[in-house]
Amino acid sequence: MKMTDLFTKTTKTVPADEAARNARLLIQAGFIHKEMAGVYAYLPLGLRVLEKIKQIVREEMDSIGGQEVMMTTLQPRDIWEKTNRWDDSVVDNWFKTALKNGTELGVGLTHEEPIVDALSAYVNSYKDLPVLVYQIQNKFRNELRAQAGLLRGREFVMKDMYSFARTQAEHDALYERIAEAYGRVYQRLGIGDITYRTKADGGYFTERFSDEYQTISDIGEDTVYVDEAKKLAINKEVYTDENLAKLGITKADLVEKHAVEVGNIFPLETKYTDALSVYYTDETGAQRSIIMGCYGIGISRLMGVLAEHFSDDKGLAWPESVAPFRVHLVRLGESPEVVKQADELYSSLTAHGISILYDNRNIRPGEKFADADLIGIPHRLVVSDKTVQAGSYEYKLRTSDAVQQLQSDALLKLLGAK
RNA sequence: CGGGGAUUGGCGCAGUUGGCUAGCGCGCCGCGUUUGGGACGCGGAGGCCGGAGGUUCGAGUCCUCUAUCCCCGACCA
Repeated sequence: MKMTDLFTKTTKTVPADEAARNARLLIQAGFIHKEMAGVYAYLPLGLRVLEKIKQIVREEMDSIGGQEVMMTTLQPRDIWEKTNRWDDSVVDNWFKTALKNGTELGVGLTHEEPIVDALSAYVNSYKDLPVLVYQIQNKFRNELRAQAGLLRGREFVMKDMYSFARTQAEHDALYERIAEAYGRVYQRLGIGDITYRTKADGGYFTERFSDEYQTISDIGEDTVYVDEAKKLAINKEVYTDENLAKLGITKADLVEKHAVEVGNIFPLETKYTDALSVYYTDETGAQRSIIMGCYGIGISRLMGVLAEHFSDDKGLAWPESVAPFRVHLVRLGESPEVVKQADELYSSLTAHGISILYDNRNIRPGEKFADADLIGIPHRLVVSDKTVQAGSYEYKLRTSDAVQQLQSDALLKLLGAK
């Protein structure tokens, strides 16, 4: 992508009404556009990051047998009444709307009810289970207060997965497999070291804990107690002597931290399947309840968390796995030789399957370097009169000050070109 | 929803006790000089001051209502 063609621009000043670091940086660098409080549009650079995150999640969910679907945003009232979640006094952050004829509709905030409702059409026998389905979709929640940029919005992107099992043992095995997949997702996103599986409240209908994935960050709304050696944490909401004993955690090993909930996995037992009368018939012909679990990952929230974490005083600094482009090519000067060499490098790397943001603008070097630092693409290349004379390219990592001169073949090798 | 702060060209801001054609910086357009860490000169374009109503000879400045945004809190199956 040539920067002269890019839809967005960077700005030196950021909107005064954004306080959260993630929103300030992402807006300044042209990744997102604020539509209203808690509602952000994704611009070309931001969308690339969002899609990279989605793809990692997708690959990990697929690897454990998840099947991707896409449920609807518009929701019928009746299935939510069956589980007693339609009433605003029960779930107060619904967005609701209506058909012209007055029929009330909900705007999807989660999808337990519709997925179970759909399941009833396809699952009758023990032979049809277990099932693992997921979707990546916009969710709408009428939060009283949106805050912290992408971390708490009213419209946001979420991956939600649902498991359906025949027995508790089968459910537990699935649950652990999914937990492992979650661990791999955070690892690949580069926040594995600061993201803890955290024991939290399982909800009023179960004695079990749920598991949250909490990324340590000062901006986090949650307070967790971390056992760094065991790589485990416990949410403040269930931080009691009784629970610590149950979990085999010693108070002395725990450190209090602020964290952002970047995922959660929940045992739902048979609450929703029973409420919607979806059962299966076992080998003996008996009707049995289906054990359900749900598993969320906040995709857009993760983008905010990554922006918070992978940034410095100059701007963003994306990890390779989610960077909008791999290489930021900076061309200094307009001389025919420089233009020729930069254009050729752009074509050559593109032909090798390496994604590049090419700064071909006719502006001063300082602005180009500042923009490169702000946008935060991992690898930076410079083509200038100097490099033309030297017959090499200048290479630098966003996260390092070391500058190297590289020949074309060494460069291709470094970038892992085929 | 309670408390606090805010709303003036695309962005960041200033506008004295109400007073003439609403300013500044950045950005934008044109010309020229520049070109390895956000250059400079000259010349331009762009706002009726969130919205509605009111007070007044006169309102960006005062009053009422209202919308929106930010922060703290409450809330967040």
